[in-house]
Amino acid sequence: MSEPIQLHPEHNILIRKLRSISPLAEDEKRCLATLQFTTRSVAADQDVVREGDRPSECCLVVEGFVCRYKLTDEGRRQIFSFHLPGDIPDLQSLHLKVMDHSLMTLAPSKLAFIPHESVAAVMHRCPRVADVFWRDTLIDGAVFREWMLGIGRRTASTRIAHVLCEVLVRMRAVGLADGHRCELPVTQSELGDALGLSTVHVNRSLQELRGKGLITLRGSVLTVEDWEGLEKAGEFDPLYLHLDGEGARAACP
Amino acid sequence: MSEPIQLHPEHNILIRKLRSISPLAEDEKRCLATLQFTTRSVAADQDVVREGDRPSECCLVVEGFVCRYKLTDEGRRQIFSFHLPGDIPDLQSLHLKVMDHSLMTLAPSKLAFIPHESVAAVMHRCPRVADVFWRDTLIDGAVFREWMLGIGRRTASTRIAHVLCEVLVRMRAVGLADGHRCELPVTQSELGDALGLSTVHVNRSLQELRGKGLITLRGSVLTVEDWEGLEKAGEFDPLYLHLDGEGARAACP
DNA sequence: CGCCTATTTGATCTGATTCAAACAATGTGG
DNA sequence: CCACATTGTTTGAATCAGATCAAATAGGCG
Repeated sequence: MSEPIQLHPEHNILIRKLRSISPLAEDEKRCLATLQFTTRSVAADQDVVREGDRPSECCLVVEGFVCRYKLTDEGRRQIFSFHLPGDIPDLQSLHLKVMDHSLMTLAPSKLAFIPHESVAAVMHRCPRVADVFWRDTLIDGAVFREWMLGIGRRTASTRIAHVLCEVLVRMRAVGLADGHRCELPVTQSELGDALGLSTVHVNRSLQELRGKGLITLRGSVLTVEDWEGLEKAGEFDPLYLHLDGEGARAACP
Repeated sequence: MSEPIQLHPEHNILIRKLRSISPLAEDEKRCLATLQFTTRSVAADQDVVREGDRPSECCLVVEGFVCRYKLTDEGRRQIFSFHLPGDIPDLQSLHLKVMDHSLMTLAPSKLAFIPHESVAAVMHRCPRVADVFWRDTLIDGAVFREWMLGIGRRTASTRIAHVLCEVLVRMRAVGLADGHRCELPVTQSELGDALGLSTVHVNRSLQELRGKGLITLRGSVLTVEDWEGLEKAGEFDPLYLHLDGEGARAACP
């Protein structure tokens, strides 16, 4: 039940994340614990990897909050996903050599950089781990689709409610939520860039959700006051997160 | 240079597609040619796999045109991607057991269904092929991101120009375009569902593109009259398609 | 305290939707 | 081969969700 105590926090959070999407055997965990890395602390609002780069390592979020994004020619930003501790947002760089988007911190973060060779070595020694990594990138795609559905076809406040549900569930899945409360170190303008909305409209829609007593959002702490209500308001169904590991039960509020 | 003549058309189109995103060695092609399948002809507008299903086979598009989509609670549809011959739109079902979205034909199509075990066997015998499959699903994700950027942050006619560029390039990559002309068996209403727009607005934006002399679109045939202009109008940069195989040169008009 | 950044409010504008109806194309059966 | 039905495209007018512009508060923090 309890984690082996000698694990690095870096390995620990990664294992926690992967275990949330798929069961892991003991030897698979041991295998993951052989991943090499160097850790770096990064302030908020810093690019970590940029469109056009050819990274030779993957970035594991250990603490903090990170996002992937891209700019249009006119400089308008679209954020594609939020990444919380345990995530490896650029795992894809293993197979797609040139970055087609950028990665930046939204909050002060601790990031562990794992050389591609080390990831490859682990996957080679332990094919099941390779499968879980692949699975993780596929879930990534599922999240993209869900966001696309929201941006394309849902109203502003539904979109917002949905993304709040998603963040809480994912935070719970890796043990980073306290009941119905978790960190959400994201400004309203960043939320807008994630949901294809203007800052002003995000603000007004948030007020609507607050007005209905669904949430409170003070500073960077999100508290869901009425989970069922928020779920309904956001048309949220966690199926697309494919939490088939141990995180499944932990995640569902 | 020339294809071995004895290949099934199903294996042939798949190899053509994979070769467009990554070089394939001879023995990898031979390995792919051992994939089992059963082929089915399907009329237009038919669901092939549905949200909630647990498929035991993957669907290879051999001829025709297919899309992935999902509906909101109010029944509004968002199309996530178009799939043309050579694509395996539900390759992800190998690792994500429950479908979180649906797959349907947009035109009369010939589909080859490949049992998961057969795919797994091939990937086991030939790890390089597994890598290419993974790569393919990652490119899938890149396309989602690009569409998301469009839906969230680009104007209607830019979005449309972009998707037209994408389809032409991908058609060319598998040898299904004739110069700057290719099939596009998609109604304006379906284009709208793909781009988060209403049919009416798609129609007006298409007229704008036609008015500028960028395209003609008659029946289900798209002709790009001014590639450079369309590329610019759509802010199109093919990097995100990661065509690093032989398709690279073929694809770029 | 004072600075900087984030949130909030108000007023106005607009890209895109919706509703409704005409028109064109395509296909079907008699 | 034509009449009719069906589906897709086009046009017009009214409306709206959300954007933009501008300015006022409110936090956080050195």
